[in-house]
Amino acid sequence: MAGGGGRPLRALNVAEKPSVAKAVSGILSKNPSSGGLRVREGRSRYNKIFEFNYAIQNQQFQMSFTSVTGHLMELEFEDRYRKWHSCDPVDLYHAPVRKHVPQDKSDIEKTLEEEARKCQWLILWLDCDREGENIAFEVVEACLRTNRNLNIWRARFSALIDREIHDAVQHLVRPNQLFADAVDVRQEIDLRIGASFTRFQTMLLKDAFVLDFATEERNVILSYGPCQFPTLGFVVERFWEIQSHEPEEFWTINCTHNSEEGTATFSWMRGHLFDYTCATIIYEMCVLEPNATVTNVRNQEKPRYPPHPLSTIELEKRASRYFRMSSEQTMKVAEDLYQAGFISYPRTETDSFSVRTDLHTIVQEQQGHPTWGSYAQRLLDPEAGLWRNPSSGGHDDKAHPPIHPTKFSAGESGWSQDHHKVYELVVRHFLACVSQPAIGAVTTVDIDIAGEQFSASGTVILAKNYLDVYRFETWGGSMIPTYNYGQQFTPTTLTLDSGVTRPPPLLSEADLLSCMDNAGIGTDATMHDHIKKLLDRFYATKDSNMRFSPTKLGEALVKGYDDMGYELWKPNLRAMMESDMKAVSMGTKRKSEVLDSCLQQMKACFVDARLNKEKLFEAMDVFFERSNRANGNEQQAIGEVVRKCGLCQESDMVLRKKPDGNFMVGCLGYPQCRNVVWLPGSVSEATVTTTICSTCSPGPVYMIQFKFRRLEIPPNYNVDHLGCIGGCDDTLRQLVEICGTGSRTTSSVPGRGQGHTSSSSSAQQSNYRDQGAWQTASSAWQTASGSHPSQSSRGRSARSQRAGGAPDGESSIPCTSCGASCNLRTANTEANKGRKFYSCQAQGCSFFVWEDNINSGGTAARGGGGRSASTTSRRGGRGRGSRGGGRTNDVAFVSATGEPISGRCFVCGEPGHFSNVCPCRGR
DNA sequence: GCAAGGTC
Repeated sequence: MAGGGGRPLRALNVAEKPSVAKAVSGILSKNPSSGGLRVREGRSRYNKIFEFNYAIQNQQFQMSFTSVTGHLMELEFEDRYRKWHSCDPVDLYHAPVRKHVPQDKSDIEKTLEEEARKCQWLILWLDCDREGENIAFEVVEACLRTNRNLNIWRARFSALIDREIHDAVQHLVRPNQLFADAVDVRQEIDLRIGASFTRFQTMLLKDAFVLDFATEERNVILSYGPCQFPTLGFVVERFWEIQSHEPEEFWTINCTHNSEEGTATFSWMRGHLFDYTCATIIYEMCVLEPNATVTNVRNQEKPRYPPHPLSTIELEKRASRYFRMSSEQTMKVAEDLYQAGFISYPRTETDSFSVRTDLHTIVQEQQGHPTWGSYAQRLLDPEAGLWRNPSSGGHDDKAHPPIHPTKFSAGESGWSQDHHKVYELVVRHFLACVSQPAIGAVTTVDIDIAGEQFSASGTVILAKNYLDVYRFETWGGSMIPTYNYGQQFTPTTLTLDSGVTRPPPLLSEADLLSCMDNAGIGTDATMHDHIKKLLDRFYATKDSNMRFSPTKLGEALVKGYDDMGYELWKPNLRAMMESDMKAVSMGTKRKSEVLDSCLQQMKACFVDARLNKEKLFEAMDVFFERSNRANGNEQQAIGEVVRKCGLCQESDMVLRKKPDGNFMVGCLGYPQCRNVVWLPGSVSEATVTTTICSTCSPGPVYMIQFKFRRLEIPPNYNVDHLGCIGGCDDTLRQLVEICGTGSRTTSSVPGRGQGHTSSSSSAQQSNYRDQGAWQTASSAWQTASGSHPSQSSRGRSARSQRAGGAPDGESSIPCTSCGASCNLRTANTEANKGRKFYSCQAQGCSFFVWEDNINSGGTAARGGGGRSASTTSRRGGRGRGSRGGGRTNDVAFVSATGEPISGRCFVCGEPGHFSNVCPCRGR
């Protein structure tokens, strides 16, 4: 490589950051022949220059080792295009761009120019990833300016350990232009898309609406970026999911048994059923034959493994979960600890340790800690048997090891609480990684009551092992009494309990990081920045539980683009760019080819978005008042008061006409209160009258004079109608069922409107409690329009099976819902005594059908097909009392055994002893 | 005044 001995050459070495320059210099200068490590100032106070002698392939070198701080250069538009009003934003798709060194990096650039002039070789020690390769070429450009004859080399290393570093410098390679090209592509696309959309939507919307969050001091920017927008998309999408959730009632049977040893709680193996009739039939059978028989007792040892070594994202997620610390704060603190030498480099994707890492030494350093020192000692004691080589999480960025402690500390005087917490997490996580898994004894007891299976389990920890040091995790601790196979007992309680399906929770910071990680949004070093940007831009807020909700602004922007049919707020665009970048770095696609095609597509998208800017206006109209500064004449009326809001009980509900012509009655307390009643889509005019509804309470509820579009309502309805939104108005309810509402229904992703239509969030549930009629109306409409595919297909399959004629007299038939087997059983209830029915044996399947309905082909077999029966019964008043086949609504049941069994009456829901008829008599 | 990516 070099030309043998002789006069020493001079080599300029450049690392990505000062700490690496120092660390590598330290390693390479350990040999006495280095002449020792000298350090001198460069022009930048942060980037020192280290000097020592070193031999590469037997050629002597005088080494100068300095650093940059990340990218030396930035991409920007040429001056003519820099000012926001200097050009049409669409011009930014082909405006000339240039790379330049920003002011705060010019001293580093000068150092490089000066040092390069004195050297023959340039050795690049940038991080071994695509960004590092790009920075390498930025360094090369600066150095070549003063020395065209430099011999340019790249050192490839993945960890700051002696062997690796010596190996890298002895086997230098050339820098990889393709890797750098991929980053150039990303930079240019990000800049052009980001700048064009940001300028466009900021200038379009900022002054057109009254943005109540805006303050004088702060210039409002409605930014768009290929990472920040998909991040916002995750937040909005979950929010919409919650809004559109339709609570569905389900039923489950629970059994408990008290013995001298304690209480066992058995859960039903079927889980829960949505079919009320089916659940009550089975429940009745259990109550009438309540003897439980133990059918299986299993004792198993189960390990619980410690976590993988710690990557950046895991550190952020766990700090958020354990300490409620934001990812941004976590990274700030971790950076401090890294700078002070207490932990390793905190930006790493790697979650497995190299075999060369000296794990024992790291543990040894922690032996003196007052809290976890004794655990570290046990780990090192071979007789304790606690040590276990860490697992591999399967990720390796080839640049940095997993985050681990690098220096012992029992706490420094300058540390904040957060410093203590993050250091403790890093240390405990590391100690946990090199520990044996916890071992638990899991006991599972299965019982049979009247042919139904129930199961209870308990876990006792046999050996805590890593859990001793990893105080953030807990496990087990539930005991159950001893049971033997074949043992029989009478349950202490046997209850039929109802529940309601819940919407998913808002996204936590850990959830959001996972979404971004899975979709490839951002890098481990930037994810927390994108999250923070959402907060800075007023696109999202974080509540006291560290969960994210979109703001009106965030939701409006996403809704606007969604209404245009663009998925700009979804991660697909970034994923596409990422795969193109990969192709460029592999050499399978040319840089110019990817740039041209991507920018062409994005430009077309931009032009189209601008043509459809009305969609953005409409979306903003839902949430904001128009400003007088622009389009003042389009400002909407506040609306007339219809009634006091029954949900927040503070603000008024007012009638409003949306820009798309549809009507709604919404709470003025929005966004704190999101109560809204959507009116039929066929309304052409609506005016609040002074007439007060005589039936709805709490009043006054002012009636509304409606005019409907003739062609959009059935012939037997009048176009003029004096209606009430309080819940008493059947005509209005029927028209909602028939015509739908003015809320969004076409998109696959439910928007704010649809969420309200389908009565979802907990807030709306309480709303509908005093507007019961609306709940019935909207759920019926949802069902009629087939919003539950599983439901309608189940119904269809059940009917077709019956039409084909099930064989008569057999004791089992195939389940038309899930395909498993349905056994013939006999009802024991007073009302249906002796009547036979088939019920599916599969766990979780609620299919059930009366035998006589199969034989007759009668329509009453709607009880089969699961959910449709429960939907029907709910319409008839919360399902209670309208039982199988519609035959009975007159009596409850009587226990045939005479045993005093506790439970809840399946008709009225009251607890009681069912040796007697329930006092409600089934009504 | 705009992006995302480095890092101080």
